[in-house]
Amino acid sequence: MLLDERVDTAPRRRRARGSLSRHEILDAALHVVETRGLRLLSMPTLARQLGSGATSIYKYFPSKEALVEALATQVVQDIRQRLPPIGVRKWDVELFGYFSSFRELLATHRAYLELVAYGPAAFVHLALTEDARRRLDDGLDLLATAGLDRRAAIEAFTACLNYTRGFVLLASRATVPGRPGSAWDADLRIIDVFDADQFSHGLRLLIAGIRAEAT
Amino acid sequence: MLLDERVDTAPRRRRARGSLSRHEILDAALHVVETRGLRLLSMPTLARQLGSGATSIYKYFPSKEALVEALATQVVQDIRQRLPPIGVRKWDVELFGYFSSFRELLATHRAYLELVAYGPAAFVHLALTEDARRRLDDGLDLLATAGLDRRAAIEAFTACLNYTRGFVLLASRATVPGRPGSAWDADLRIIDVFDADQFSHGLRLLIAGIRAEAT
DNA sequence: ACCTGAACACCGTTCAAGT
DNA sequence: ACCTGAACACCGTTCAAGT
Repeated sequence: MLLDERVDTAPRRRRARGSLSRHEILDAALHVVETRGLRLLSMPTLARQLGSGATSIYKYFPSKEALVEALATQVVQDIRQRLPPIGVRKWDVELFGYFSSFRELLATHRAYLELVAYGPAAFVHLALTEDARRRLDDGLDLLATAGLDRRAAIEAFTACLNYTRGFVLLASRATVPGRPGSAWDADLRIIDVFDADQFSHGLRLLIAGIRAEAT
Repeated sequence: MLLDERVDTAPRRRRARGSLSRHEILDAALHVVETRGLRLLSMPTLARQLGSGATSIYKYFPSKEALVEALATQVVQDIRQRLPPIGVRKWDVELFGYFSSFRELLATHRAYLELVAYGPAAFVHLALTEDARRRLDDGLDLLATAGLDRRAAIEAFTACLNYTRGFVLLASRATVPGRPGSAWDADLRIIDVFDADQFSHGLRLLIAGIRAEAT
């Protein structure tokens, strides 16, 4: 569906009248974000990808900001569909597995990282769909089996969610490959590492805290 | 020290030869970021603030990116100096107070929020100074009084730090005033609110988890 | 109706020229 | 030595003109 960017000097052909669409534009934008990053997504870049004029995009999106927000919404929905459902094991095992999967999914999805780190301010709120609501209800049911009342369950689930999303966001802002390491001792440098182990330690503490609160 | 932005149409006077400095440029940049936001900080804007030509800034900073990174470093150091030291109360009380103060300091410091949300990728790593190291040592000593060994203390302190910085970062990306509220029930909407209470719940769970691990 | 290039007001940055 | 405007290659967006 995606056209390669044109490198030849011949003038491109005019696109047929009904050939452009919101879907194709979002597809091309996603491709640019995944391969080059959000900061290299410009209307001219995107137009070259589409083989169209940059101004044609404005028939489908009122502004670049609106386009990026539509893209972000799509990416968030796509990620939620890939998230495995909560299973039937003991609540603490399921909770740990659920948020570990969530973190890994986010951390390996370049478009998500680009959009959450540099994208629209509203990004954090995009999750508020009915599908997200269903996932939340599943999480609350799970925490009910741990003995938490509704209010405590909401607070606990929110804490895990905030920890996970915040961790991924921090990590995405911390990935600077060419950076010299700090001068700290080897065992202290861990404080600035954002790998899966580091994430797991914190998540385990949260779950231990929930367990303590439940009993 | 800061000049008001000029609004008159008369051509501004040429600045005297030694009158510009890194310090004055950073001061003016901080003022723009605090009052207008990082995205409205441009070289022309900054130059108007300084009453200089935009190109003069390049004698002191090789690029806008370098300027913003220098500003970010300064802001992080300033925040750390305002952070109250860890006291002598019981470890869980001190830990809660320390990270609550930290969160509030970050959340009320507009320049920090702008820079962490939209600033240089390296921002998260800027904290790695000797002063930060001293604060970390204090935290590890505190957790030692809870009965944690060195490794567990590092993991626990890191978890609290990541939770706090991640929460503030998420919150700063979620502040969209003109946004219509979600259609969810009122008691579920809490999951998308990033206030001090929400933060405290998670921090309390983390600390309860540390307590459970220590015994 | 949809697609288009020219044009506008910006931006970061370079550079030769002022003082 | 330091400060400067002109100039360059970009960007988002508007709009009148093509097809």
